[in-house]
Amino acid sequence: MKKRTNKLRSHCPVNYGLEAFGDRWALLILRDIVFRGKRTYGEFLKSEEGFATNILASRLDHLIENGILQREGHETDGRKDIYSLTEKGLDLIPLLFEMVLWSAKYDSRSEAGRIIRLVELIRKDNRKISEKVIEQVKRGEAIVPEYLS
Amino acid sequence: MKKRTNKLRSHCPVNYGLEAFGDRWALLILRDIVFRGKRTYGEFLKSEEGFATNILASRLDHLIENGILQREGHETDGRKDIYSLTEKGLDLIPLLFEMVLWSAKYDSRSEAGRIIRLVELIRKDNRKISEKVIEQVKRGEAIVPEYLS
DNA sequence: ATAATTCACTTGCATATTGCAAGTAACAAC
DNA sequence: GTTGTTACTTGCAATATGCAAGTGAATTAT
Repeated sequence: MKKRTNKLRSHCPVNYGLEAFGDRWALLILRDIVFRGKRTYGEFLKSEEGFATNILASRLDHLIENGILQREGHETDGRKDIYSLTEKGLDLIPLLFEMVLWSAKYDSRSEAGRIIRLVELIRKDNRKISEKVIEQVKRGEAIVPEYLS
Repeated sequence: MKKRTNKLRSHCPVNYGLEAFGDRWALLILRDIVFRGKRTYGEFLKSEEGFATNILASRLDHLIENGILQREGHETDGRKDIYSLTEKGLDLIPLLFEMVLWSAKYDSRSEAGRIIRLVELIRKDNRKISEKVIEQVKRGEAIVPEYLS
Protein backbone atom coordinates (compact mmCIF):
# COMPACT_ATOMS: atom_id res chain seq x y z
CA MET A 1 0.00 0.00 0.00
CA LYS A 2 1.10 3.55 -0.62
CA LYS A 3 3.29 4.76 2.16
CA ARG A 4 2.15 7.94 3.74
CA THR A 5 4.66 10.60 2.91
CA ASN A 6 3.12 13.48 4.80
CA LYS A 7 1.41 14.52 1.62
CA LEU A 8 -2.14 13.50 0.88
CA ARG A 9 -3.43 13.33 -2.67
CA SER A 10 -6.02 15.88 -1.57
CA HIS A 11 -7.92 17.05 1.51
CA CYS A 12 -11.19 15.83 0.16
CA PRO A 13 -12.89 13.95 3.02
CA VAL A 14 -13.41 10.79 1.00
CA ASN A 15 -9.76 10.77 -0.01
CA TYR A 16 -8.67 11.43 3.57
CA GLY A 17 -10.54 8.36 4.72
CA LEU A 18 -9.18 6.25 1.88
CA GLU A 19 -5.62 7.18 2.74
CA ALA A 20 -6.21 6.47 6.43
CA PHE A 21 -7.91 3.08 6.15
CA GLY A 22 -8.84 2.43 2.55
CA ASP A 23 -7.26 -0.79 1.51
CA ARG A 24 -8.45 -4.33 1.59
CA TRP A 25 -7.16 -5.22 5.03
CA ALA A 26 -7.21 -2.26 7.40
CA LEU A 27 -10.93 -2.26 8.12
CA LEU A 28 -10.85 -6.00 8.75
CA ILE A 29 -8.64 -5.26 11.74
CA LEU A 30 -11.20 -2.80 13.04
CA ARG A 31 -13.93 -5.34 12.38
CA ASP A 32 -12.12 -7.96 14.44
CA ILE A 33 -11.71 -5.56 17.35
CA VAL A 34 -15.32 -4.38 17.31
CA PHE A 35 -17.15 -7.58 16.46
CA ARG A 36 -14.85 -10.19 17.96
CA GLY A 37 -12.96 -8.36 20.70
CA LYS A 38 -9.59 -9.29 19.25
CA ARG A 39 -6.58 -7.45 20.67
CA THR A 40 -3.34 -9.13 19.71
CA TYR A 41 -1.33 -9.76 16.58
CA GLY A 42 -1.91 -13.50 16.90
CA GLU A 43 -5.66 -13.07 17.20
CA PHE A 44 -5.80 -10.80 14.15
CA LEU A 45 -3.76 -13.36 12.22
CA LYS A 46 -6.54 -15.90 12.75
CA SER A 47 -9.15 -14.39 10.48
CA GLU A 48 -11.09 -16.18 7.79
CA GLU A 49 -9.55 -13.95 5.14
CA GLY A 50 -6.01 -15.05 5.99
CA PHE A 51 -3.68 -12.12 6.70
CA ALA A 52 -0.11 -12.45 5.54
CA THR A 53 2.16 -11.78 8.50
CA ASN A 54 4.01 -8.91 6.85
CA ILE A 55 0.77 -7.34 5.60
CA LEU A 56 -0.83 -7.51 9.06
CA ALA A 57 2.25 -5.94 10.63
CA SER A 58 2.29 -3.23 7.98
CA ARG A 59 -1.40 -2.41 8.39
CA LEU A 60 -1.17 -2.28 12.19
CA ASP A 61 1.66 0.22 11.87
CA HIS A 62 -0.28 2.25 9.30
CA LEU A 63 -3.36 2.45 11.53
CA ILE A 64 -1.22 3.49 14.48
CA GLU A 65 0.51 6.16 12.40
CA ASN A 66 -2.90 7.46 11.38
CA GLY A 67 -4.03 7.64 14.99
CA ILE A 68 -6.76 5.03 14.56
CA LEU A 69 -5.16 2.29 16.68
CA GLN A 70 -2.94 2.34 19.70
CA ARG A 71 -0.51 -0.24 20.97
CA GLU A 72 0.53 -0.97 24.51
CA GLY A 73 2.50 -3.76 26.10
CA HIS A 74 0.72 -6.79 27.52
CA GLU A 75 0.23 -6.70 31.29
CA THR A 76 1.92 -9.99 32.00
CA ASP A 77 3.34 -11.39 28.75
CA GLY A 78 6.25 -9.41 27.40
CA ARG A 79 6.04 -11.05 24.01
CA LYS A 80 2.63 -9.60 23.24
CA ASP A 81 1.28 -6.15 22.50
CA ILE A 82 -2.33 -5.13 22.99
CA TYR A 83 -4.00 -3.14 20.24
CA SER A 84 -7.05 -1.01 20.82
CA LEU A 85 -9.03 1.68 19.01
CA THR A 86 -8.40 5.31 19.76
CA GLU A 87 -11.27 7.80 19.84
CA LYS A 88 -10.55 8.43 16.18
CA GLY A 89 -10.81 4.70 15.52
CA LEU A 90 -13.97 4.25 17.57
CA ASP A 91 -15.55 6.99 15.45
CA LEU A 92 -15.27 4.68 12.45
CA ILE A 93 -17.87 2.35 13.92
CA PRO A 94 -20.83 4.09 12.22
CA LEU A 95 -19.04 3.69 8.89
CA LEU A 96 -18.36 0.00 9.54
CA PHE A 97 -22.03 -0.36 10.36
CA GLU A 98 -23.06 1.27 7.07
CA MET A 99 -20.92 -1.33 5.32
CA VAL A 100 -22.72 -4.06 7.23
CA LEU A 101 -26.12 -2.63 6.17
CA TRP A 102 -25.11 -2.34 2.55
CA SER A 103 -23.63 -5.83 2.35
CA ALA A 104 -26.53 -7.41 4.20
CA LYS A 105 -28.77 -6.03 1.46
CA TYR A 106 -26.62 -6.94 -1.53
CA ASP A 107 -24.78 -10.13 -0.59
CA SER A 108 -27.30 -12.94 -0.60
CA ARG A 109 -24.87 -15.13 1.30
CA SER A 110 -23.82 -12.51 3.80
CA GLU A 111 -22.79 -13.55 7.28
CA ALA A 112 -24.72 -10.49 8.41
CA GLY A 113 -27.59 -12.98 8.43
CA ARG A 114 -26.24 -14.17 11.75
CA ILE A 115 -26.59 -10.80 13.46
CA ILE A 116 -29.99 -9.80 12.13
CA ARG A 117 -30.96 -7.99 15.32
CA LEU A 118 -27.89 -5.76 15.06
CA VAL A 119 -28.61 -5.08 11.39
CA GLU A 120 -32.14 -3.99 12.34
CA LEU A 121 -30.82 -1.68 15.03
CA ILE A 122 -28.32 -0.11 12.61
CA ARG A 123 -31.03 0.44 10.03
CA LYS A 124 -33.30 1.99 12.63
CA ASP A 125 -30.72 4.40 14.07
CA ASN A 126 -27.07 3.87 13.22
CA ARG A 127 -25.93 6.78 15.36
CA LYS A 128 -27.67 5.50 18.46
CA ILE A 129 -26.53 1.88 18.29
CA SER A 130 -23.03 3.09 17.39
CA GLU A 131 -22.84 5.13 20.56
CA LYS A 132 -23.80 2.10 22.58
CA VAL A 133 -21.30 -0.13 20.80
CA ILE A 134 -18.52 2.44 21.20
CA GLU A 135 -18.97 2.14 24.97
CA GLN A 136 -18.87 -1.62 24.75
CA VAL A 137 -15.71 -1.65 22.67
CA LYS A 138 -14.07 0.83 25.03
CA ARG A 139 -14.66 -1.78 27.76
CA GLY A 140 -13.02 -4.40 25.56
CA GLU A 141 -16.22 -6.24 24.77
CA ALA A 142 -16.98 -8.15 21.57
CA ILE A 143 -20.42 -7.36 20.25
CA VAL A 144 -21.11 -10.39 18.05
CA PRO A 145 -22.04 -12.86 20.83
CA GLU A 146 -24.85 -10.58 21.99
CA TYR A 147 -26.47 -10.50 18.55
CA LEU A 148 -25.90 -14.00 17.22
CA SER A 149 -29.06 -15.67 15.98
CA MET B 1 -6.14 -4.59 -7.41
CA LYS B 2 -7.09 -8.20 -6.81
CA LYS B 3 -9.17 -9.48 -9.66
CA ARG B 4 -12.47 -10.90 -8.63
CA THR B 5 -12.39 -14.58 -9.38
CA ASN B 6 -15.91 -15.43 -8.31
CA LYS B 7 -14.56 -16.34 -4.92
CA LEU B 8 -14.62 -13.88 -2.08
CA ARG B 9 -12.18 -14.15 0.79
CA SER B 10 -15.26 -14.45 3.00
CA HIS B 11 -18.92 -13.45 3.18
CA CYS B 12 -18.31 -11.16 6.10
CA PRO B 13 -20.15 -7.90 5.30
CA VAL B 14 -17.08 -5.75 5.83
CA ASN B 15 -15.04 -7.95 3.51
CA TYR B 16 -17.84 -7.96 0.91
CA GLY B 17 -17.73 -4.18 0.82
CA LEU B 18 -13.96 -4.10 0.64
CA GLU B 19 -13.93 -6.44 -2.32
CA ALA B 20 -16.65 -4.43 -4.06
CA PHE B 21 -15.24 -0.93 -3.63
CA GLY B 22 -12.40 -1.03 -1.12
CA ASP B 23 -9.37 0.36 -2.80
CA ARG B 24 -7.94 3.83 -2.98
CA TRP B 25 -9.75 4.91 -6.12
CA ALA B 26 -13.18 3.33 -6.47
CA LEU B 27 -14.99 5.49 -3.96
CA LEU B 28 -13.50 8.62 -5.52
CA ILE B 29 -15.47 7.79 -8.64
CA LEU B 30 -18.66 7.57 -6.58
CA ARG B 31 -17.71 10.84 -4.88
CA ASP B 32 -17.35 12.58 -8.22
CA ILE B 33 -20.73 11.36 -9.39
CA VAL B 34 -22.54 12.32 -6.19
CA PHE B 35 -20.82 15.55 -5.26
CA ARG B 36 -19.84 16.87 -8.70
CA GLY B 37 -22.31 15.29 -11.08
CA LYS B 38 -19.56 13.78 -13.23
CA ARG B 39 -20.61 11.18 -15.78
CA THR B 40 -17.88 10.51 -18.32
CA TYR B 41 -14.43 8.99 -18.35
CA GLY B 42 -12.90 12.34 -19.22
CA GLU B 43 -14.64 14.09 -16.34
CA PHE B 44 -13.49 11.43 -13.87
CA LEU B 45 -9.96 11.78 -15.21
CA LYS B 46 -9.96 15.40 -14.11
CA SER B 47 -9.86 14.90 -10.38
CA GLU B 48 -7.46 16.52 -7.97
CA GLU B 49 -6.05 13.13 -7.02
CA GLY B 50 -4.95 12.37 -10.59
CA PHE B 51 -6.25 9.04 -11.87
CA ALA B 52 -3.97 7.07 -14.12
CA THR B 53 -5.87 6.25 -17.30
CA ASN B 54 -5.50 2.48 -16.94
CA ILE B 55 -6.44 2.59 -13.26
CA LEU B 56 -9.59 4.62 -13.95
CA ALA B 57 -10.59 2.23 -16.72
CA SER B 58 -9.93 -0.73 -14.49
CA ARG B 59 -11.92 0.70 -11.59
CA LEU B 60 -14.88 1.62 -13.78
CA ASP B 61 -15.00 -1.95 -15.06
CA HIS B 62 -14.71 -3.34 -11.55
CA LEU B 63 -17.58 -1.18 -10.28
CA ILE B 64 -19.72 -2.22 -13.24
CA GLU B 65 -18.92 -5.89 -12.65
CA ASN B 66 -19.95 -5.44 -9.03
CA GLY B 67 -23.25 -3.88 -10.03
CA ILE B 68 -22.46 -0.51 -8.48
CA LEU B 69 -22.13 1.46 -11.72
CA GLN B 70 -23.77 1.18 -15.08
CA ARG B 71 -22.58 2.35 -18.47
CA GLU B 72 -24.63 3.46 -21.43
CA GLY B 73 -23.74 5.12 -24.66
CA HIS B 74 -23.87 8.90 -24.99
CA GLU B 75 -27.04 10.22 -26.65
CA THR B 76 -25.30 12.14 -29.41
CA ASP B 77 -21.57 11.52 -29.16
CA GLY B 78 -20.57 7.99 -30.06
CA ARG B 79 -17.11 8.37 -28.57
CA LYS B 80 -18.40 8.80 -25.04
CA ASP B 81 -20.08 6.57 -22.50
CA ILE B 82 -22.21 7.82 -19.64
CA TYR B 83 -21.65 6.27 -16.22
CA SER B 84 -24.26 6.36 -13.49
CA LEU B 85 -24.92 4.73 -10.16
CA THR B 86 -27.20 1.74 -9.93
CA GLU B 87 -29.55 1.28 -6.97
CA LYS B 88 -26.75 -0.70 -5.34
CA GLY B 89 -24.38 2.18 -5.94
CA LEU B 90 -26.80 4.84 -4.71
CA ASP B 91 -27.11 2.83 -1.50
CA LEU B 92 -23.47 3.61 -0.80
CA ILE B 93 -24.26 7.28 -0.27
CA PRO B 94 -24.83 6.91 3.51
CA LEU B 95 -21.42 5.27 3.76
CA LEU B 96 -19.77 8.05 1.75
CA PHE B 97 -21.46 10.52 4.07
CA GLU B 98 -20.08 8.75 7.16
CA MET B 99 -16.62 9.16 5.63
CA VAL B 100 -17.29 12.86 5.19
CA LEU B 101 -18.35 13.16 8.84
CA TRP B 102 -15.34 11.28 10.10
CA SER B 103 -12.86 13.22 7.99
CA ALA B 104 -14.45 16.56 8.78
CA LYS B 105 -13.77 15.78 12.42
CA TYR B 106 -10.23 14.48 12.08
CA ASP B 107 -8.67 16.34 9.15
CA SER B 108 -8.04 19.88 10.28
CA ARG B 109 -7.55 20.93 6.67
CA SER B 110 -10.54 19.07 5.31
CA GLU B 111 -12.37 20.41 2.30
CA ALA B 112 -15.52 19.35 4.12
CA GLY B 113 -15.18 22.84 5.58
CA ARG B 114 -16.71 24.10 2.34
CA ILE B 115 -19.93 22.14 2.74
CA ILE B 116 -20.56 22.71 6.41
CA ARG B 117 -24.33 22.74 6.01
CA LEU B 118 -24.26 19.30 4.43
CA VAL B 119 -22.00 18.02 7.19
CA GLU B 120 -24.49 19.29 9.78
CA LEU B 121 -27.38 17.60 7.98
CA ILE B 122 -25.47 14.31 7.83
CA ARG B 123 -24.65 14.50 11.52
CA LYS B 124 -28.26 15.24 12.36
CA ASP B 125 -29.79 12.43 10.30
CA ASN B 126 -27.61 10.67 7.74
CA ARG B 127 -30.43 8.41 6.58
CA LYS B 128 -32.77 11.29 5.89
CA ILE B 129 -30.36 13.52 3.97
CA SER B 130 -29.09 10.45 2.09
CA GLU B 131 -32.59 9.68 0.84
CA LYS B 132 -32.91 13.23 -0.42
CA VAL B 133 -29.51 13.14 -2.09
CA ILE B 134 -30.23 9.76 -3.70
CA GLU B 135 -33.18 11.40 -5.48
CA GLN B 136 -30.99 14.27 -6.60
CA VAL B 137 -28.27 12.00 -7.95
CA LYS B 138 -30.89 9.90 -9.76
CA ARG B 139 -31.84 13.11 -11.57
CA GLY B 140 -28.19 13.65 -12.46
CA GLU B 141 -27.68 16.55 -10.11
CA ALA B 142 -24.44 17.47 -8.37
CA ILE B 143 -24.97 18.26 -4.71
CA VAL B 144 -21.90 20.35 -3.91
CA PRO B 145 -23.08 23.65 -5.46
CA GLU B 146 -26.14 23.65 -3.19
CA TYR B 147 -24.05 23.41 -0.03
CA LEU B 148 -20.95 25.46 -0.82
CA SER B 149 -20.18 28.07 1.81
C1' DA C 1 20.02 -23.39 34.63
C1' DT C 2 18.99 -25.00 30.20
C1' DA C 3 16.14 -26.43 26.39
C1' DA C 4 11.97 -26.14 23.91
C1' DT C 5 8.20 -23.53 22.49
C1' DT C 6 5.61 -19.41 21.54
C1' DC C 7 4.83 -14.77 19.82
C1' DA C 8 5.58 -10.99 16.90
C1' DC C 9 7.41 -9.97 13.67
C1' DT C 10 11.43 -9.47 9.49
C1' DT C 11 13.53 -11.04 5.37
C1' DG C 12 14.23 -12.71 0.65
C1' DC C 13 12.12 -13.36 -3.33
C1' DA C 14 8.53 -14.48 -6.88
C1' DT C 15 4.36 -12.63 -8.46
C1' DA C 16 0.93 -9.09 -9.04
C1' DT C 17 -0.42 -4.38 -9.23
C1' DT C 18 0.33 0.41 -10.04
C1' DG C 19 1.05 4.10 -12.86
C1' DC C 20 3.77 6.67 -16.61
C1' DA C 21 4.17 7.62 -21.32
C1' DA C 22 3.10 6.50 -25.74
C1' DG C 23 0.00 4.61 -28.88
C1' DT C 24 -4.61 3.12 -31.01
C1' DA C 25 -9.45 2.94 -32.76
C1' DA C 26 -13.68 5.17 -33.16
C1' DC C 27 -15.95 9.30 -33.59
C1' DA C 28 -16.64 14.43 -34.18
C1' DA C 29 -15.49 18.81 -36.24
C1' DC C 30 -14.07 21.23 -40.04
C1' DG D 1 -10.50 13.84 -46.54
C1' DT D 2 -7.92 15.69 -42.65
C1' DT D 3 -7.33 16.99 -37.96
C1' DG D 4 -8.54 16.73 -33.29
C1' DT D 5 -10.95 14.48 -29.38
C1' DT D 6 -12.35 10.68 -26.41
C1' DA D 7 -11.72 6.43 -24.24
C1' DC D 8 -9.17 3.63 -23.64
C1' DT D 9 -4.81 -0.24 -24.33
C1' DT D 10 -0.06 -1.41 -24.19
C1' DG D 11 4.75 -1.92 -22.65
C1' DC D 12 7.51 -1.47 -19.03
C1' DA D 13 9.70 0.24 -14.61
C1' DA D 14 8.60 0.85 -9.90
C1' DT D 15 6.16 -0.62 -6.00
C1' DA D 16 3.20 -3.64 -3.36
C1' DT D 17 1.67 -8.19 -2.11
C1' DG D 18 2.19 -12.38 0.02
C1' DC D 19 4.62 -17.06 0.70
C1' DA D 20 7.89 -19.52 3.27
C1' DA D 21 11.58 -19.44 6.17
C1' DG D 22 14.03 -17.29 9.69
C1' DT D 23 15.00 -14.33 14.00
C1' DG D 24 14.99 -12.36 18.74
C1' DA D 25 12.70 -11.92 23.00
C1' DA D 26 9.91 -13.92 26.24
C1' DT D 27 7.50 -17.79 28.26
C1' DT D 28 7.09 -22.49 29.54
C1' DA D 29 8.84 -27.04 30.41
C1' DT D 30 12.28 -29.93 32.19
